[in-house]
Amino acid sequence: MNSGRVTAYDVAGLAGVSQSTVSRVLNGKTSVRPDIRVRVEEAARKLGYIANATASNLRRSTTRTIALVVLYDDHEGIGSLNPFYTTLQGHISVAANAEGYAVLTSLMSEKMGDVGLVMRGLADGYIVIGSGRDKVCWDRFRALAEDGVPVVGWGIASQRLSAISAANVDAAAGAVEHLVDIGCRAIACLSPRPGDQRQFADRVEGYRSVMSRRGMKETVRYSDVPTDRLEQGLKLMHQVLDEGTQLDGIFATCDLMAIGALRALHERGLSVPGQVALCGFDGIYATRLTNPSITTVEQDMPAIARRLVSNFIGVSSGDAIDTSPVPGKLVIRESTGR
Amino acid sequence: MNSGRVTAYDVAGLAGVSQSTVSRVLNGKTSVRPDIRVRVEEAARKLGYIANATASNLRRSTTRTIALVVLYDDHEGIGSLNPFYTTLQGHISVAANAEGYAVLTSLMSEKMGDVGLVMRGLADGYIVIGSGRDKVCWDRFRALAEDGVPVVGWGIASQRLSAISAANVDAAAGAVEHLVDIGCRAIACLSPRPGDQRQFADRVEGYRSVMSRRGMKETVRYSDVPTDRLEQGLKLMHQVLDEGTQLDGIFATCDLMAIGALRALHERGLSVPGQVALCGFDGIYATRLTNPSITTVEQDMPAIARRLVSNFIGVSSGDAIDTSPVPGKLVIRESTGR
DNA sequence: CTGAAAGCGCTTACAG
DNA sequence: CTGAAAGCGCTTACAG
Repeated sequence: MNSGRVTAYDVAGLAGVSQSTVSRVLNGKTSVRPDIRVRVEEAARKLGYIANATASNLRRSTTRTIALVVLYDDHEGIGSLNPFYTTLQGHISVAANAEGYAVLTSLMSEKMGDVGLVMRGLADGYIVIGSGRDKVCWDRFRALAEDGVPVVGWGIASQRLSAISAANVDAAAGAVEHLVDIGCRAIACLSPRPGDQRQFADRVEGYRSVMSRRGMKETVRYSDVPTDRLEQGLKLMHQVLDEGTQLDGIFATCDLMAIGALRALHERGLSVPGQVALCGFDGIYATRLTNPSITTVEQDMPAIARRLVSNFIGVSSGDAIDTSPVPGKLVIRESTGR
Repeated sequence: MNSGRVTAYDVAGLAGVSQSTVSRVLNGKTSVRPDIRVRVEEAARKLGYIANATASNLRRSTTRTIALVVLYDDHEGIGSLNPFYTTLQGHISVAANAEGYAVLTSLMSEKMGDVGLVMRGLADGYIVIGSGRDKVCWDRFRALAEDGVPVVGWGIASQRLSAISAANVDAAAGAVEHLVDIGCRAIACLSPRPGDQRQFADRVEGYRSVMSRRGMKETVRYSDVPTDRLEQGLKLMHQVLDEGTQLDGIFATCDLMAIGALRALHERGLSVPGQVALCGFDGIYATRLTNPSITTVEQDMPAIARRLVSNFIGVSSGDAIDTSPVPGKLVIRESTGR
């Protein structure tokens, strides 16, 4: 493996220059005489030379790699990890590569996963996404951020941990307005208990703002069941129907809950959107697969990923970062098609 | 960043030994006098010393990191990447970490993504999963494997590229037997055109074996539409119904196609499982979310992930590897509940 | 069992 | 503009 490796010295030999010059040419740093530059580049090409990143990382004591941590809840398995995060993970990987960064991925729950990638010198810092229910993990990252480790998160900001989020209040209000527009007059809001997860509180607030502006009655129900979001939606919907509340519209603050609610509505023989219209939040792919397909606020994943990466780079280098909310887009589908 | 770093020299200083000894103790290599071992370990703990992996990687010219490449088809976006792969990716990450390996993840399609992680000295080799439609990418990895780079794949084996797969023929046969058991007498098989994707050919073969053993008529339909699997299933199902073929059971060789088929059946007003029973393959989470939930062959993702990782380690070190098929498990749900 | 030293493959002051 | 040299933080023969 190592025996066959071509190093900068080989290139230097072929080009008849010193190894330092090879390094300078290939990094395009200081000025190099044009003819020498050409000679070195040719030699490098001829030998198929690619600089060893481990060596240059060690020398520069930086890694140009991001440790991407996906938090998942022990209540869910990896299989039921919210697809919002798995998809976002893919986009982050692409966005980071586009900026010349490699991405080390690790899953982490309260019980599993270590946080040592940066301490071991394998990454420059962390991008953290995933379930915000996991207070223990978030606290660990907050502590790291206090210690000066670059940490950028999705969803939850705190003192030193800079995070971005969707324009939750406005987007939720837009979705609820849409329900009103298609004729809903008794709209309930289903949501996980916000707890540390700010986004849910904000989406509920968006719902409330519309209800109050329109003088309509608020019906907000939270789920505390320690299961995955889908089951939370299923159970919560049944509970609301059991209460005997009259309903013609549902706003779920997360798509998985909306999908769970849809199942419950079917189990009760209620037609969607005929008797009850339904709208979710996130824009996960599965909302297109259901029957009927579900209207939702689609988050702009590529934009979120790019922002996380550019903010990561900003935090690492002490530059300014942009923490403004990333706008989502209401996508109207069958579940509100009247 | 670097200024504050504690190195093996600091530990050596505190313990009153040489840096070599620190290295020996912390790697547990050769024998070290017990009292010295203790002194070093204490000093290391006191200073919070963690060895710099970049430096040791450089020295040992190995990285203990795996480049995990997820191939996706340009026809699909990242958002519609088969959840089978995103979930598998998570399990691989966990399995690799458990073996002391870090995982560099990158997405790759025909148009995007580079294959240079190993050449740049950042990883020891590749684990490749994802869409087998992408012949161009697979060929690149085959070429790398020929050159002696460790490459382990899911689904497609070839000369030097060792891959593992599910027990596709048997598992498919089991699923089709189940359809027969619940009373289906006119079962169609829907599948993506196998092409390079051996698994689909094998699953169709499993279907055929049951049909011939039972003396039942084969109805196999392939999709060539250049879209994601869901839409392939939707269109193919409509096409089969347009043909006027009498049906009371569907075996789809992939869950996403099954979900698409389910939509089509609903659009045609056919009840599932009442008039048509439906069974998929893969066991993606979404099969629990549909209405009705879908019977499927659930792949054992944690086992697959562990095998990919242990085979990767085997290939890297020249040890024997286990390429036997990984068994799946038929999970019976509402779509075949009669 | 332990230390001094070489070396992994780079980058980057420092002279010239 | 270019080269010789130091050094990033480790591992591992090599002596002792």
